[in-house]
This record gives sequence, structure tokens and C-alpha cells, in this order.
Amino acid sequence: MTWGTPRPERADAARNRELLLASARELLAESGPECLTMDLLAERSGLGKGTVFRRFGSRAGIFQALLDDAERDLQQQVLSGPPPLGPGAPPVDRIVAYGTARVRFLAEHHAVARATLDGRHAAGRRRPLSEIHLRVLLREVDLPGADIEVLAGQLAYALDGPLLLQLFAGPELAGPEPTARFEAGWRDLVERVCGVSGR
Amino acid sequence: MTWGTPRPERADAARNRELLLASARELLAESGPECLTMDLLAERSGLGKGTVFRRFGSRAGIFQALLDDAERDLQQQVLSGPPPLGPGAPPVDRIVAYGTARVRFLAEHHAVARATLDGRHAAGRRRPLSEIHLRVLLREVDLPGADIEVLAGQLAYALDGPLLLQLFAGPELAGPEPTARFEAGWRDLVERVCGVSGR
DNA sequence: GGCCTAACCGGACTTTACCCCGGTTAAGCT
DNA sequence: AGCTTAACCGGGGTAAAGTCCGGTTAGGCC
Repeated sequence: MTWGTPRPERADAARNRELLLASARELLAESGPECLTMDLLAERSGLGKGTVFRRFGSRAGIFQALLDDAERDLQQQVLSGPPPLGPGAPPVDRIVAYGTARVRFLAEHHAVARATLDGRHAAGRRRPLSEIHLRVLLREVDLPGADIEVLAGQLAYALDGPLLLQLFAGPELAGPEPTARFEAGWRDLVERVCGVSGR
Repeated sequence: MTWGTPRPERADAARNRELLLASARELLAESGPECLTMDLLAERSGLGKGTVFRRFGSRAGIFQALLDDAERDLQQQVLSGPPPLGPGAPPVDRIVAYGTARVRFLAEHHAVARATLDGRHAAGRRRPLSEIHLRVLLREVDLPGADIEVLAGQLAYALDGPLLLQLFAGPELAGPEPTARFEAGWRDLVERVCGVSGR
């Protein structure tokens, strides 16, 4: 008898989870991440504050959950969408396509992404989705002597870091101009790292 | 008449600044970053809480100031130390050497670096020192068609990100084993990006 | 259907970052 | 030295995150 899932989530708990996420999205759309407080979220959802913390652990945890939810779409496209983002294209092309998609994703959700870092009890840093996908794709490229684990981490941060910094600095310069530059920069970086022969 | 420096820092203010940084270092050494509260720091320094906030703006600001101070040493070595970290070596060698130095720096100061991110009013994200140095050095390498600004940002985050994530996860696995792996990974990445011909 | 227990819920409580503003003092000029 | 003013200092006040524990309820088992 194996305990893969120690206990299924109770039905009311799951309902409250969805309710809280929905309220959070509402508040976020109305007045931005700054104004989303735990008390307000609890009141808006008609629940107690203890419940909010039980579900998400911390303020940052809420934003993390929101971001995870949004990321699932991207993940689906990567796993089973059309190439070159999905399976079927050469790995280097897929890596480049992933970067483009990721840049757009971050540009769209930068407010939430930023808020996941907030707070003293920040949601335990997890290895980002990007790193896992990159690791898989990099293995398919012929890279003799490379430490794939480390390289995947490096590229994942090379992708997210500068863009987020940019989005931190200027509130709303998420226009097409700078993001296009990041997309081109990513393509260039990947081709340098993988060599043009990898495709 | 130019106002390069709008006003020199008042003598008492400068004294208090040093006093506060010294107290902060003490508290940090005694009981770790978690226990450093603004009230405690003010009391320990014999100053008011308002003064602490005036100097540093926020809790994260204190850690930022501490980190800046430590970074100045590294900066000195880069600007005027012996090669290959300092001037006089081929640019690619200097970039590799910088990575090694940076990895060790982060491993040593990871607690403070992490705390820099804490708090809702995090110290306004600045472009890290790494990015500026890398930009200068990359310009000296022949990289046709590269967007140096973007590339410098990418490499700066490729250097800091994975290491910090690692240090976040495990409290004290800052041993030589993982850092050596990051150092090797950095060398490999730089050589791939710059081509072996760049040196 | 009734019981048992573990998980859940609420909301009062504590802690802590951050704000504010009246009183004080350093620095420069005459 | 005396004056002016801008900057500094103190510490009480506020808001919001995170904790705790007694009461409640869902879901499995007989």
C-alpha cells in the first residue's frame, strides 16, 4: 500500500481555494497587486483570514498560485501544442520559440511575477518551469562536455532575469519595442550556446 | 555653478550611518538576518527608529547597503587588482575570472544577498554590478551582430540566478563542491558565447 | 443512518515594517 | 559670535502579515 497522495483535498477546501483565487483575480484587476491585502481578500471571499493563510501560506503564495495557474497554459502549449513551441521541431528551434513565448508571458504577467518575490516569508523558491523544459530540450542538442543541469539554470535565468528587471524599472514600458529586443537577444544567445549546427 | 553634489552629507548623519551599519553587522553575526528588526537595530545603536528609516529607506535597504559595502572590495580588485581579474588579461579570461570571483562572493554573502529581496518595499532593483563589468568586457570581445546590452544582462543573471536559487534551497551547502560546478559552468558558457577565438 | 477523527474554519492576537511631525541641531554666512 | 535654514532626530501611531487555538464539519466506517 503506497501513499502517493497522503490524502485527497477536502471538497470544501477545494471550493474555497477556487473562490479565493477568483477573488484575488478580481482585486488584482480592480486595483493592482499593491492593494491586495490578506484581510481584504478574506473579507471579499466571505472567509476568515486563517483560511487564506492555510491555503496559500503567505501573501507571496497567492501570487505564486496565480502565476502557476497562468503558466499551465504555456506548459500545455509546450507539451502538446503545434511546433515549433510544441513537439516536432528541432530542439534549437523549440528553445528559441520557448524564449519568445516566455518573454510574452512575463510581459503580460509581470505584476504577478514581481509580487511572488514580495515578503519576508517568500514562497519557497522553486526551480522555474523554464529550467525543466530547457533541460529536456538541451539534452536533445549535441553539446559535448556541457553540464546540462547547470546550463539549463543559466539559460533560464538569462531569459527571465533581465526582462523582469526591465519591467520592474519602468511600470508600463511593456510595449513591443523592448520585448522584441529581448526576443532577438534570446535567439542570438541560444544560437551561440548551441552552435548553428545544432538545429 | 554646477550642482554635481546637491549637498554633502551632514557629519552627524554620516556618523550615524556608520554606527548603524556596524550594529547591523553585529546583529547579523549574532543571530542571522531573520532576527534583525528595525526596532532592535535602532535600540542597539542608541538611535530612534525614524533615523534608521531615513538612512536606509527600508529593511531591504540595510541589507543592500551592507552588500554594496562588501561589493566594493570586489569592485576594487576588478578595477585595479592583478590580472586576470584586474586589467591586463584578454577579455574572455577576465570574464571567466570575474565569474569565479562572483560565485565565491555570493557563496559568502548569500544570506545578505537574499535579504536584499525581502520586504514589500524592496530596495529599487538596480542593475547589478556584474552587468556593468560584463558590458565593458564584452565590448572588447569581437562579437559581430550581438546586442551587447542585452547579452550583458543575460550573462549577469546566468551567473547570479542559479547560484542564489541553490543557496536559497539548502541553508548551508555552500561547500566547495557545488560552487566548483558553477565555476566550471560559467567558464563553459562564456567560451560558448564568445567563441574560443575571442581570447 | 450514526459515530469518529482528522482536517478545516474563524477571527482575535502579536509582531513588525513603515509613516509622521513637532522639536532640535549642524553648517554656512555675515 | 549670532542668525537662518535645511536637514536631522525621536518615538508614538498605523496597517498589514502571520500565528494560534477552540469550535465545527466533512468523509470514511460500522
